Amino acid sequence: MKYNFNAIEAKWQKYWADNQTFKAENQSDKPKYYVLDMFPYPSGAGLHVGHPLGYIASDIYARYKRHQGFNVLHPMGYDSFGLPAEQYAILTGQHPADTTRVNIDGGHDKEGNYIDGYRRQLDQIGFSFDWSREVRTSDPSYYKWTQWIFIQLFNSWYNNDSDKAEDISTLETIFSAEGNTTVNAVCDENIEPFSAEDWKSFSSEKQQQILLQYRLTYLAETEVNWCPALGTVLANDEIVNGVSERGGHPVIRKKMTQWSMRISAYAERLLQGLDKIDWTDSLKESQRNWIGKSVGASVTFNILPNVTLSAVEGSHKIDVFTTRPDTIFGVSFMTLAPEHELVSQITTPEQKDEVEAYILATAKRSERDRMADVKTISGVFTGAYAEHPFTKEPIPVWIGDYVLAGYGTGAVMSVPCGDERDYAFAKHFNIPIPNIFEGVDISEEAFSDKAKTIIANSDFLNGLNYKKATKRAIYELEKIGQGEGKTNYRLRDAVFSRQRYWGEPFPVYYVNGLPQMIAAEHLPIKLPEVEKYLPTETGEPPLGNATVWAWDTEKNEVVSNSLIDNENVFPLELNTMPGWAGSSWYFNRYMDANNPDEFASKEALEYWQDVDLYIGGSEHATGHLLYSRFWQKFLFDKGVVPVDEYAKKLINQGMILGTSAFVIRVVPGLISKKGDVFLQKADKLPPIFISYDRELLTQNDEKGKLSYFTRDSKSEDIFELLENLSKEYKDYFTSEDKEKYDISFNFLHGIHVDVSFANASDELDTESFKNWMPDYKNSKFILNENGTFKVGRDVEKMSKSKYNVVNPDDIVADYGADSLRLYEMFLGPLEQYKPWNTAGITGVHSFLKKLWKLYADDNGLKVTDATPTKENLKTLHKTIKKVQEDIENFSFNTSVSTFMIAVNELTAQKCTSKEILEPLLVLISPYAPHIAEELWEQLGNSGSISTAPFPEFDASHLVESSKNYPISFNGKMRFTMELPLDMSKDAIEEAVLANEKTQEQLAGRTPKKVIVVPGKIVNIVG
RNA sequence: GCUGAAGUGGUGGAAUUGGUAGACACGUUGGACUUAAAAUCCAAUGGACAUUAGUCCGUGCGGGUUCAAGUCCCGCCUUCAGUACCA
Repeated sequence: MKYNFNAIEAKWQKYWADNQTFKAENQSDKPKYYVLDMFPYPSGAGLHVGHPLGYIASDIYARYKRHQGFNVLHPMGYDSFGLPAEQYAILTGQHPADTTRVNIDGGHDKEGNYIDGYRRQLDQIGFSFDWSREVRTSDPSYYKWTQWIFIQLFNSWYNNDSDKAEDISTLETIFSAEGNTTVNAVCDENIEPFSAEDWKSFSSEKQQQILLQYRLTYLAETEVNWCPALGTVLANDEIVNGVSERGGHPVIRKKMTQWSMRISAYAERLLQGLDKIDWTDSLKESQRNWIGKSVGASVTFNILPNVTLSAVEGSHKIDVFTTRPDTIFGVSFMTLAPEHELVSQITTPEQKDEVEAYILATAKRSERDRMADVKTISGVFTGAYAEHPFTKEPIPVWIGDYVLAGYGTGAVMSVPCGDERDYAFAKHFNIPIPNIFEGVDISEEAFSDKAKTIIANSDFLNGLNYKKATKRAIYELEKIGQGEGKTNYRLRDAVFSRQRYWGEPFPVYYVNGLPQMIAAEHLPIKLPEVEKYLPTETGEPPLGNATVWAWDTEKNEVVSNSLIDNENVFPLELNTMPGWAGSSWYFNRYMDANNPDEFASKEALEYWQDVDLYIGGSEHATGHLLYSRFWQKFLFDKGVVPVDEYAKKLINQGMILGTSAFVIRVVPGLISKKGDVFLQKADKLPPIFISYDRELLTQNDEKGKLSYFTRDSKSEDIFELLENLSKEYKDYFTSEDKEKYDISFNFLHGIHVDVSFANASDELDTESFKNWMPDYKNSKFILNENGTFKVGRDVEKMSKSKYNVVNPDDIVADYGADSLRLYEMFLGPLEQYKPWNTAGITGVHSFLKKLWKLYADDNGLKVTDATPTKENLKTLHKTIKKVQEDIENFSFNTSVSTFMIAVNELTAQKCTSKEILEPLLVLISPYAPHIAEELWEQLGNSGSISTAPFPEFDASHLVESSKNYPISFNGKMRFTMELPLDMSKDAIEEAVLANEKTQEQLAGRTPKKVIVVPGKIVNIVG
């Protein structure tokens, strides 16, 4: 009986599918456990070996929990809306729904290429997913509920008093009873106050407009990140370094009417919630920074009337936010962002030219320039003065681009003695720097240490520390009506509209420009067919191309645009939802994925509650993982879901990097004596490559870019070879060339080659390489001293252009899924970034072969009913203990080595005992399920191993009677000594000192001290 | 700059509360088997010195605490990730 992994794996994958082994039930006497992976976007490129890493880890955990008697929910699905399918559609005209389906289910694309499909790729790795619960975000039966949630958000407002979302009808009730002055809501700024009578007298349209300012999703003209190349709006987290994350296109600011999500309403709860979930510290920290809470005060400064101003109203005020109200007496100037709306109103005629020039200059600088250039201090005096709220002294008002329009109020009170930036600004423009700190020297730099602050020269704040002074300052500000305590958040509301085709359509139509929700019973509103997936010629989103995209309010269905009469038939929304809409609630849908009537049934939600373990990449820290927490909290407020944090524990798996291989190409050339002029004629010769380990004295050109070598003893043979070659290729270098240039040299150039051409010893398969591309057909190779040709190695992200992508299909075909699973875990800690190197897989593969041999040889099964020996039991129980601890600590790499040790030991012990070998299979089955199932069956068990109970650890088998003590001298281990464990400290000391090796080490000296730690170590000092 | 993580053989990585550094693999070298290769098996493998016994040095760098430090403390350096003129 041989270990025929291909047959075994196919057999058991079929068994699991046929028997629905991993189907989870929504009712069970067992305790529940929910293991979730971040669902993938099904791209046309398919999976590479880096993708399944997290899935393997979660699968091991899910299988382990099944062995422990849990009812495990372990689902999988696809985040199948997205930009790549749309861009592919624009390029090829294929419907994104079709290409997406092929990418998942496999099949032929329009060009006739066969695409394997995600599903088959996942299946062959042997995951224990419950496929009956699969979701696809682009499926109407799924996005029906995404649209439903959107309607719920539209019909809700956030009540700060109850600190939760409430139905919009409660707000309308308040409005008609008391007006809006008593309402404590999260809403747009600058809403006009009105009374109950006012409300009742407003037209329906006016009422709708007002309500829109309170709804949790609302339509507003916002400044958005517009990407002209993609023809769409991007969220902040879709922009990296000022360019679009996808494609790297430039992004500009533009005003547009867009749907927004009032996530800012949940800022505090999103922050507080982090304390009760077990996510990694770095991820929580990212979210905290993103939310950006700062506690302080808002302070109002009045602008002093200036007789030279044309509009002398004297009513101009500057609102600022500060975290240091305690330093208010240190204010010596104020700074506004150049974009601040007050700038034009308060600037004096004398300063006008200068200010306008500065604003123009700032506007020209891109956001990027402004960010990159932190050192340069610039600003202009507006000529205006504000009045200090307490001292009534005039304070000059400046503008400066270090103040950002987008944060706080876009204006700051500048306290140069307490803030580095204010300090630098004051120094640069010779503004006074009053010192308001007791016993602190501020002649060189600002003092910003809150903890050591004692306020001075500050009237009623004198002698107070930071905490007390802050409290007092706020109290005094409130007393005079010029400020109050305030908490500021960096978190902005999220733009929710995208000008794309391949996303969820909004369930929204427009009456007189006002958005109306389509009633939930008419959902889903399906994506219309369009001729082209590009924006329309008039600049409307792709849905503007649809001809059947209007809502008939009588028939309650989507009808032809030609029927729009704005009485019964109205235009539908042309934007679609962003990528994060569908992924913000999918974990709830898995609980009851096929429910046509509800988002998920109450019973299912009550039973499964939340995700116990969530595994995915850390790149979603401030995107998906924040938005989904927001939606969950909202759904919790609405009573739809039973918990307000959906994932108890979250682990980020690290990325698997590719180990690229490259060859060094030698390009012969000529060089002038000064080394500044080169002549190369690479195309005249066949390509020449040199083994990577060939020792050469290389030099760099002036810029340090080109690496080359000239003739010396080490490169003599290379030059000879090239000269011989050049005889064959006559027009290599002409005699004229040789006159012009002085030195002949060889230029070295690294070229990535397909990783499959290089073996574990870094040797290149030169024949495969030659056949790889026509250009390399006649390649010549310069070998090393051992007569082999070696490639260089580099660790970098897997990408097609580096030819370092490894397809799991190939690994599964060559070594089997169990080997792939074990090897991915064996590579290193789950959360770490680590390089993939296919060569190393032979280690785990031969481990599986050894495991197999423990159970069966050429004559068949060799497991017996023999009574296990003490050693056998010790090995087994040691393994149970370690593996259990490892799984619970997500230290999967170390359990793989534990298995190797166990199998090595049992092989050495010639163990054939079923009592040992049967439980060993259960231990291994989460990691290598196929081989475990097969041997489990061979041992005479019927049914799947997947629900066999996890072996019980029995400590009694590990009890030792003696210990091999390390005996060290001054901390250095010299030899070991076997001593009974029940020996007393004194007896150990005596025995060790009596040992002749001890005397040898001491060489006559008397030990000063002997440290004996029973069961651990003996250390002799002296 | 700030926040978080990490620096251990030729490589991936072990080392649970301070207690035998380098487990387990890969690679390398030598050997067995084979006509040969692959596969498999055996042995060696941190570095230096030493015929052996053994000695010295070794966990990014410099200090410190301790009988004992990869692990704890202080001060640096480097790499990766996130974030940034956040008032």
